[in-house]
Amino acid sequence: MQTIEEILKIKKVNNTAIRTVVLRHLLSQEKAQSLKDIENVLVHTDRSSIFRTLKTFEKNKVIHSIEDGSGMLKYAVCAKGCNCDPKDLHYHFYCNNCNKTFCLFDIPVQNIELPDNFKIQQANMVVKGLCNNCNK
Amino acid sequence: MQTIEEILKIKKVNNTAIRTVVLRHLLSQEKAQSLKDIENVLVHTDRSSIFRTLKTFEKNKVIHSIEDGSGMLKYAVCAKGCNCDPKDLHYHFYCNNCNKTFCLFDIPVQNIELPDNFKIQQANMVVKGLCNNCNK
DNA sequence: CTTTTGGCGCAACTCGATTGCAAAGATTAT
DNA sequence: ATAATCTTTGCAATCGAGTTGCGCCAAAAG
Repeated sequence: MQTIEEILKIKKVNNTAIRTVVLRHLLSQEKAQSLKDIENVLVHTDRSSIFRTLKTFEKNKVIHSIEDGSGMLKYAVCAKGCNCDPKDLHYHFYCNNCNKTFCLFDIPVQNIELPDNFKIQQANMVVKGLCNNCNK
Repeated sequence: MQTIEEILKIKKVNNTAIRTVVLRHLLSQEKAQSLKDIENVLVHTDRSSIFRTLKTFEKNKVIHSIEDGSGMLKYAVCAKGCNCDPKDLHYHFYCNNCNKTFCLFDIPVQNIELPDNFKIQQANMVVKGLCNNCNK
């Protein structure tokens, strides 16, 4: 496991108090977090600061964002070695009941044969349903 | 090809002038339409009326909505026989250049093996890149 | 020490989505 | 045919996530 300092250094992001605590929080969660989720944890930190932190992280491939259909962007730490290329794709699972979003790293995404002359650059794959906790 | 009246009747949606023209527009487009797209065509119709029309259509499975990451929900007419179940899934393609969203009905979606006790209900699969028009 | 650069907090704003309410239209019961 | 009822529509207002401008502060560079 890399330390927070190492991750930021590798991804060329200056270390600050806010960045450390945001990244620590993201690493500690098994589910993708929204800006609001993070706000609720870092109550003394301004929303826009967290927002800009997330944008910086995303630009530098520290995290990736997920559109899960909840209306709020979610963020999750990139796996080690991830470059957010199509090859690094994974499914996301959104629970309709508890509204949490999981990264399904273990399920490979099929190779998609696009129509002629279409070119893939990224993808956003979200499966929705009930998570193991809510499917009872 | 079913007529607009037939579709609405089958899906148990009362026919009105607005509903007819909204559905006709959606059927005439090969790309999924946003609320704003439709507003721009039906300039004399109120936004909220179009909005409620779309919600009614969606509830009754006349259309389905797509989160393509553009920030605007897109809507497309369901294929004949579609019930918006997992088995009716298809990929969507969002063009990063011209911002249009296509339904890729012809590409089958693989069966996804979820972790134990996870249950799929719907999915939103969006591939992003360049469409055939923009990939030059 | 002074200048420059980057990060932060506050407040304001944008824009898509959504809702309350009353008027208009359509449908059903009397 | 008329009254009562339900549905649809138009207008205006609101909500909420995302985003930005600006001034302040602190760290780094000169």
